[in-house]
Amino acid sequence: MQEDGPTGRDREQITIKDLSAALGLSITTISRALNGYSDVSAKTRERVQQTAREMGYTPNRNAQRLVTQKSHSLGWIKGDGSQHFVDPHFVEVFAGVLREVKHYDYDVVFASGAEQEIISLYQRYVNDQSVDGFILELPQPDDVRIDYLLKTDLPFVVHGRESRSDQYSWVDIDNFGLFETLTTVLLAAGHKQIAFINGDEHYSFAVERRLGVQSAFQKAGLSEGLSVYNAVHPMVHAGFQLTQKALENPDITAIIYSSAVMTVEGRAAIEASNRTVGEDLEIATMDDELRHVDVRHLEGLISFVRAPLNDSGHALVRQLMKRIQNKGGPSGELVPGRFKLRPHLPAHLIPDHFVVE
Amino acid sequence: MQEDGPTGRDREQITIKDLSAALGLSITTISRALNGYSDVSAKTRERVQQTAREMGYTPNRNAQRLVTQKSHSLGWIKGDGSQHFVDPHFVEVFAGVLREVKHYDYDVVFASGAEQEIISLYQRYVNDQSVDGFILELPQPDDVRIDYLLKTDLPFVVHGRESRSDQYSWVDIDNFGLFETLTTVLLAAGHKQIAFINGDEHYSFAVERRLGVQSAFQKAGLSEGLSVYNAVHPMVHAGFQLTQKALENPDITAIIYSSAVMTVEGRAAIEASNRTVGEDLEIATMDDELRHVDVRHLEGLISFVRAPLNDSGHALVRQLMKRIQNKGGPSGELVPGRFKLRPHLPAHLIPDHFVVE
DNA sequence: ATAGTCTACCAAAACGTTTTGGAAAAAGAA
DNA sequence: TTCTTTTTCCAAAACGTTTTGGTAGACTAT
Repeated sequence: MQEDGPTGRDREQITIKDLSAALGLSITTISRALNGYSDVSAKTRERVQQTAREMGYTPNRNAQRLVTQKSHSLGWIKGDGSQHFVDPHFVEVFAGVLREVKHYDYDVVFASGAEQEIISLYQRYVNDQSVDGFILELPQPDDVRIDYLLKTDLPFVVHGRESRSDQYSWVDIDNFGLFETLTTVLLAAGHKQIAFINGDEHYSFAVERRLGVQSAFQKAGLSEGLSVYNAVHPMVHAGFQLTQKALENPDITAIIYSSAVMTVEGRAAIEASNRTVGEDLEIATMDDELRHVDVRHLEGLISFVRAPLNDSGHALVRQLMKRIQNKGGPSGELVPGRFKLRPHLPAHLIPDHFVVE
Repeated sequence: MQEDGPTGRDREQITIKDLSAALGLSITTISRALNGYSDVSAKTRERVQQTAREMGYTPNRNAQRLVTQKSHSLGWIKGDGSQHFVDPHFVEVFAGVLREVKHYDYDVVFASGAEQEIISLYQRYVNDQSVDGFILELPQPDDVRIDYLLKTDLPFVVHGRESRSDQYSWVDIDNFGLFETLTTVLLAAGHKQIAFINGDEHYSFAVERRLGVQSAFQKAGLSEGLSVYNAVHPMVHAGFQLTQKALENPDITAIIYSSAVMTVEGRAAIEASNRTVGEDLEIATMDDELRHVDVRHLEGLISFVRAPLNDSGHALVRQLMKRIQNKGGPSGELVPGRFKLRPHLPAHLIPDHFVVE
């Protein structure tokens, strides 16, 4: 009993059987006591939990998984191409997911694979019973992963939306509405030449944002005055370079940034130019509240529309768990955005369904 | 058999039993055929593998895990405080780990927790049999996680080193040596006032680098001429601000950067000043070959010491798997660094054990 | 006292694999 | 032919849980 395995490194696991022996109770009773069933008396439940703690008992997850046919794990699969794993925003969502998942006593298993094999990875992880459902992000228009997952009816949740968003659960912000509103405000404040420094339009969120900005121009009856700059993919200092490019047009009086990272970078470019933020240049930015991007100190100097990506991570887990636990059909969740405009801007133009700080 | 479960969403799993029935072979034989044992004839092995493929059989991982007492998973646990999940370098190592792990048919389970509970998380994941070993990163001097893991003898590998690096497996680069060499080269080229823009010295790697730089000064018999700037923790645009600060000293003729991210940011600050990179300002940088930091185009203009973090990810998995599979005691692996100096610099001063491109 | 209801417990089956210890059949050696 | 060896297969046990379908005893109502 005491002797080690052949390698001398085997760890003895304390099983439910050990508890059963120690307490003189059946395995069934131990199990039911530990899981809070009502057909075990309060006294014995106490006793069981007590000695379980003392003996350092932890139920073997794999045995649980096998018998319950639930893995208690979420899967997150990414392509391993160079365009993945580069976005600083991913990490924030990731952190949010990890935090929320604990409330459900779930784990997160992460994997990556070549673009062509990704589809089969989804397959495997579910057949395996390694995973009960998936988190997807950065959907592209008519995303092939979603094609596939819809066919097999695996539970999944998407961070963002594409064409078939009524058929699956998603979490998103109102990219179109937020940027349309932001632009409307700036136009109303009298700006005629606006630069929009956007993300990679390879992804749906960036397309939505551009459409929102354009819609504001349209509603204002303007057919020109907008210049759009796209970061080809998240690259350090794209914000700096795109801002420099934008400033080549001396008529620009306002810049809208699609991310706070690019705003911080762009500010350096502005300071290096002959323009001054908040005086002859109006700045507004999306703020995902990334932990390593400090923009709070810019309040008053520039305007914000905020929606913490960390919250999106939480929402993703909640939505996915609803699917996994079979509580209702696919549903979407719009993470609310909050506006924090500079005082002189016409905040009354912001529709009621948005929060104004 | 055909009917769905109560929710109508249950997925039928194809088990080894189904194969057994379909082929008229015992479960044992199926298992052994699939796992390539020699006591099953080539012909039946073929037959089994064939129909396994046809029927879309995937072994149930949890059953395998239960019986083999191996989870086939690596654990990676991070604190969920704000200082975590902010470093763009993390993602690169992560990507490397995910890629390498597939060669071993292992998965990665990721978790985060509050600082005080992290220790107990390690405990749980192993007791659980959720995980066979751990990856740690960014060790702090006398790291408490390592304290703990050494006491219980769980297999783990550390990215980086601290005081007890002889007692555990680690993967690292020669932070001290690389930065000492880089500095020596610059000093030999005649630079008398050098700025070193370093990471957060909260972490061991940054301390090592600073010590390396200082050692070069000492060996050159210089007691002054070095100014060190630390990024308090990875913050967007720290490189810009620290460079501005460094340039306040007009005597500075060379800057060493601890990361390419800060170099790219810093370059903007330099361009906005009256100095010119490569002419009156010599730049050298660490390059971790992050996918989203494009510095290749700067070759010739600045000098590099390169060590891809992606490779470190691979090495981490290899080292950890050695421990898990009980192949020898703890061992360290130094990922080699490569120098790529500007042509006019004295490359002959680089010790032989470093690669010169 | 008797039947009925609760309370507190338990034996055994099941989840889907791997592994152990054979054993029958075929092949080779005498 | 008979004995031995090799090849090819298999039944049963095991991994550590949860769940099903009980049962024995205490209490309640009549």
